[in-house]
Amino acid sequence: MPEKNVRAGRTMTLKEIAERAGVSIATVSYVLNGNAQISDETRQKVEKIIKETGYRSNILAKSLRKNKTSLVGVLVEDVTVWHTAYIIDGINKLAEEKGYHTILSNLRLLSKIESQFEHISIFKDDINKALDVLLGMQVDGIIYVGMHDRDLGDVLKDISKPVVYCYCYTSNEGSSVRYSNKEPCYRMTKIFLERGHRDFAVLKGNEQSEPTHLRMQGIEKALSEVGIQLKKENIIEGNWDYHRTREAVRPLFERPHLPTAVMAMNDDMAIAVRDEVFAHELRVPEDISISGFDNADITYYGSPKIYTVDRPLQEMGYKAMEMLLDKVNGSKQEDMNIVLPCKIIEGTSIRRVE
Amino acid sequence: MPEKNVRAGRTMTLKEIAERAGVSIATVSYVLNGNAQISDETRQKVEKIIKETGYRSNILAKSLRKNKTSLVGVLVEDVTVWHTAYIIDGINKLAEEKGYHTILSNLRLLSKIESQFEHISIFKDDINKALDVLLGMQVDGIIYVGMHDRDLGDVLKDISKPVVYCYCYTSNEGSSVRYSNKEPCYRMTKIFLERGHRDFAVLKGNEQSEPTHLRMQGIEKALSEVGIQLKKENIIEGNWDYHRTREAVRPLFERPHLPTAVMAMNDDMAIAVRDEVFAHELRVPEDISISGFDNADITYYGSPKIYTVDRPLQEMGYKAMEMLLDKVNGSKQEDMNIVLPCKIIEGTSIRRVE
DNA sequence: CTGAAAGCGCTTACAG
DNA sequence: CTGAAAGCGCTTACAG
Repeated sequence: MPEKNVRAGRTMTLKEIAERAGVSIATVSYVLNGNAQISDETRQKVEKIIKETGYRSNILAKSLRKNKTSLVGVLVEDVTVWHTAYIIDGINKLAEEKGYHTILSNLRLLSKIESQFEHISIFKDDINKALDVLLGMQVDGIIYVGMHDRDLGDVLKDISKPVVYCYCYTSNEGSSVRYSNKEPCYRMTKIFLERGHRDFAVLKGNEQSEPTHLRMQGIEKALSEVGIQLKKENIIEGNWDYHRTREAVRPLFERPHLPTAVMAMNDDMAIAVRDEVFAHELRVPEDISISGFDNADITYYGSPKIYTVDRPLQEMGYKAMEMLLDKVNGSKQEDMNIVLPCKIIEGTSIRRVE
Repeated sequence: MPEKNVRAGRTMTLKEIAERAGVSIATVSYVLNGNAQISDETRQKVEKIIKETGYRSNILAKSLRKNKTSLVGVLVEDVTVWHTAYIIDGINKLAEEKGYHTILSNLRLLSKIESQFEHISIFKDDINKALDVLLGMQVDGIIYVGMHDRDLGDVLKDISKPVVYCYCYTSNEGSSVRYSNKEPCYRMTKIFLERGHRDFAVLKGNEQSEPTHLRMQGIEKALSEVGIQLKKENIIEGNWDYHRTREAVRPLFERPHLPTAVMAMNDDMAIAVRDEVFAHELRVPEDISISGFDNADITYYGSPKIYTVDRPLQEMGYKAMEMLLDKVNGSKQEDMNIVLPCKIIEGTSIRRVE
């Protein structure tokens, strides 16, 4: 049982253990770390005291002395953005395997942008404050987790520790881990093509988003291979949003000819199309076939199950941590920009066309 | 511009700043902390060097010396469980206001339980490892974030630092912050009653879950006030799950009489009921009125919009941090068990019955 | 096998 | 106004 003074909030030190055991602090340290020959008798005496007192060594002091913290800074733009938690989980997974720990710095960008601040300057200030803490805590390296996949430029420049960007990247120096946008869209389009679809509409994310363009490239590549060119009026801006998309696709149903295939660049928009099809008393996939992107929970509800794309979020965090530790431990110093593949999740929302 | 040696990975120390400025390290420390009278000339000389070198003070050394870290340990059972990120965000919000920082320890319980380990022992081991790190890092206190709302017993006993439980609690010593289950269900039931509903069915979560029982109490309280008793066959186990619920409610539609009100204890089950109603070519709310719980994203899609209950997740984190800091700073030492109120989110899924 | 001592990078009385 | 020195809790050559 831990003793009274421990429970009361006092913290044991090596010195006190040494006194109680009647040995030097060096000896206690050796017992604790097992890096010296210690007689069984002494060891047991010390171990007994350690157990009795519930002693835990002061990592601050240890790290200061050893000049090594086994601490990684995780700087996230917003922890509430859904993918962030999974990336953190991947980071933690490898951290646990390797005996590292994470200090989390949450920029809380989402709510700050909403609060109408001039977010550019706030952003830089916040990042610098976060870096002061992370680097001041002597982290061995930093993983930066973006809320959108985009080029961050030089926000983290002049840092003397290794940095890996995750769910974003930089055109300056720094490694990154992202997922593939173009390739799964190419494959998804091929699925439609193989099932005989020739008349496509696409629901785009917003214009400034890089994934919007990458996903479009994948779709267009597959289509151009069979000589199809998307019609202008079949490229519809849905802004990633359910309600916006329902309105945006409504005019489709006034047309004499409906496209047979609607590819939405995320699941919210895919579900919106499905609901709008239902609202017009048509069926999915019989009248219109649909695909999404993100493998969001909503695709598991309702019917038909929407074809979608699963992003390797946890793996991205794991890989980012792996790359960071490679840099920390000096084995690989060059920057790498990794793009992990996505997985197509099958559904029942794409029919075969005669 | 930071100099070459800084960018190369070397870390500046007070001593080096002092040498470059031709003053003592004490003086540099005073300039940095602004806690002594320093001549303008000296101050400017030192500040110039600090800026030039991009010096950041070593928080490890500082904390060790001052015996104060301004660091809070956040021990979460699983960061990927949806509410966790919002609670962390609330913690970070107050941390930012008060100049505290968080070290995140993620037990990753979800995936470990799935891997079929004997999770009781693993769990205790993992918690102890996490505590070694958190307490070893000399955190000022710990916030424990549960993945389910339940009694944790003595998992964190014999800790010499303040602890606040969030989204869970303990029957032993320790403060907690939770949300109200019973009260919003009571109010939701009243909404049905005020609109003339008298024939209720309830979709329950699983039997071992405390919120299941608390939510049921709220419903039954409101019903009993008007002399209604739920029929056994109208209490349906949906296990919190969409697909399970669709199957579980199917027999309802064979009955001569459908209940007019179906209260689901979460949104997944509410949506499942809605979809099953549609599958039977009936309408919501005309044929059946529905309510959910959780204010999940899915309730914003499709139609009608489901009445639901919003839990104060971010506020819970904020409040937990507030209570922890009160303990840390010695103002309030007694344990408190706080239950924050929920908000009813109106929808269009409850009709008025004649 | 064990201990005295230096030192990690800071802060803070204290002296001048 | 400024500096020399002690000390926070550890680790690690080094000596014996």
